[in-house]
Amino acid sequence: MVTFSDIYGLLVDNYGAQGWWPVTPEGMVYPEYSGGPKNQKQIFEVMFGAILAQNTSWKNVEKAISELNKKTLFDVDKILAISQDELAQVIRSSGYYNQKARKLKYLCSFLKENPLNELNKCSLGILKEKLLAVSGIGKETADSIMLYSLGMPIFIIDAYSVRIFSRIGLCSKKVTYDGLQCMIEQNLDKDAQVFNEYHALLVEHAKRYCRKKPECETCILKSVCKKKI
DNA sequence: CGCCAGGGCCTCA
DNA sequence: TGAGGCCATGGC
Repeated sequence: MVTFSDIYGLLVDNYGAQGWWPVTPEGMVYPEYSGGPKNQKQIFEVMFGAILAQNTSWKNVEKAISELNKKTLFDVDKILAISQDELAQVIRSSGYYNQKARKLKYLCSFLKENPLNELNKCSLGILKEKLLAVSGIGKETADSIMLYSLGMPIFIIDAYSVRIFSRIGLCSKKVTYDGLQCMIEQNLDKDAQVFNEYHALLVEHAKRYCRKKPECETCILKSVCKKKI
């Protein structure tokens, strides 16, 4: 039976290192981000990106990040100072802009009360609890922030991971978020760098082959996948 | 034209 | 706890 570790190896062999979190050109930029964000602005950029990316194509998110960058809005106080309607227009291209403007403000209120140096002292469990208490941050966004912004070893589940692993036969397509996350974390070393790459590779694989209508004929995982069309 | 994209909240059983 | 509606742009 193929394992989560086997799949990781196959994805790396075929796609190579992804070096996430990807960021817009003005953002100062991959490969500057390789190994994670280095300064406070980059950390906020990844956090804001996690919210802007909710159920939205990355292309649309890039434009919104670019606009935020032009207005030097990767700054907690500036986000709190700007009006919600004005912020919504800045991030318009990312879709759901009214909701997301509100969410960014909630996040920044949280960051105001819980500065980065405090968050970094928290245990994984406590930090996740704190993030989930913020309106607009659900399980995936919380995990994205923890892994890609704060470098903590947590495996992000998303629609792609469920789609890919259930098709392969490693889980049910009705698996819960916590269920799949637990299963994967028990079968891999708790290594933030591996979790970082793995999630990015799953996204790449979902875009190239394992789309809603999959390209099974030429898929690189065809030999280990249960679903064969 | 319809479908989809790196979700989450709210409501109602 | 889970299913369904809602939010919205831009690419294909």
